[in-house]
Amino acid sequence: MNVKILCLGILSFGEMTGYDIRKLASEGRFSHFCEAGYGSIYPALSQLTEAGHVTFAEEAEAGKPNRKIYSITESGRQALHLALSSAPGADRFKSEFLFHSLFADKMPDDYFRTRLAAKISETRATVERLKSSLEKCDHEPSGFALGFGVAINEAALAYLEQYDETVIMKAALEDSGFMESVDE
Amino acid sequence: MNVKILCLGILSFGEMTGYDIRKLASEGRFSHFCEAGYGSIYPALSQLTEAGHVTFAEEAEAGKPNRKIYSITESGRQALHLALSSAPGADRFKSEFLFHSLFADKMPDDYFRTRLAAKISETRATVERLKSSLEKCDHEPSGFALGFGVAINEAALAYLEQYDETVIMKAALEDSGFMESVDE
DNA sequence: TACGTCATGTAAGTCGTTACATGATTGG
DNA sequence: CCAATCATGTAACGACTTACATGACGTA
Repeated sequence: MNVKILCLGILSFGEMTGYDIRKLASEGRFSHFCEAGYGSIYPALSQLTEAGHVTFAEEAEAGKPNRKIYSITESGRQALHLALSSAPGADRFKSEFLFHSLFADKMPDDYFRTRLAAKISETRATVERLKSSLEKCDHEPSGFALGFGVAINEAALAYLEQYDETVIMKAALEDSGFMESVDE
Repeated sequence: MNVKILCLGILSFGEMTGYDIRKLASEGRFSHFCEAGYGSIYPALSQLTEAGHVTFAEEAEAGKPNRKIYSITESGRQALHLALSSAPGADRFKSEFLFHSLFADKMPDDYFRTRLAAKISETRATVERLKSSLEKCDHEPSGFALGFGVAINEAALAYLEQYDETVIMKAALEDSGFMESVDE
């Protein structure tokens, strides 16, 4: 799933600008399973235009760069279809957080607790975002994808929260141990 | 988390060959949150050697390429520590499957059902693999990371299976509708 | 005999990220 | 007035993938 196919896929839902595509892909309702920045979207759009898979209508506005509203062409739809007809590659999850967590025992005490707290609030925010997208969504397949995101992020959140409690308990036990010996 | 830091991290658990690192990173107990192939590991190891972050002991064996057993140096540990001391970047999930699922309604009927079935058995296998790794694991932080993997993959599996049932029901209803009109 | 595992590496190419460049408008 | 949003794009760089090259040993 390279950026070109991603653009084609997004444009198959309606015409829009490169700016809009990036928004959908990295903040919007597709952002939980893909990622693309300006630096890859704009060149992709140029190439797709050259190949005849998309066209654009230019809207000139004073002072601003010309707004280009892209739409997918028939040949673009065919290219998308072709890409969709071969089996999807494997899902990939990359987590620096989990990598860092591997060394929790070699880092200062509060290190992991801080990271964990951050990850929990981050995940909570993601769940909220996905749920509200899901509520607004009336397109069934998008709903399926959003539901998937909600399911795994809720599971992640539950796991992290449960772990957090055990960490807090351990810390409390240690603290009370210290208290007894340090308390004057 | 580039490949160099990944290598450093893995080597901090014990000395091993580039071949072993790749196994851990793309099939073993780290593979659910990172990924690295030979083509990135071997060059990374050379660079780390140049930088003095790792050393290797060479074992010559007739006919085979020399086996190089890498170990992390003190400077390597420092580099790892440094990398770990800044906040981890955001987790990233990339799913071609979810992207494809977006167009389920525009593809042939059995298309999505086939993909879904494949994804279910794939996820089931992942859950099994992670669980068995978890059982064998006696290193707490690794256990935490594995547990995370189990949690999200189990959630994904449950979601997919539940969805699968509704799809099957729909198909059955449609089939029986067809049956009545087609049955001679 | 053919495949899988062990084992290392390179070279070319693709792909994407980051930083830069520009600039108006709107809301706090 | 400052930050964010809208809006487009390029250039350099870095990172990773894919394919290639080599070869022994064990096992089905």
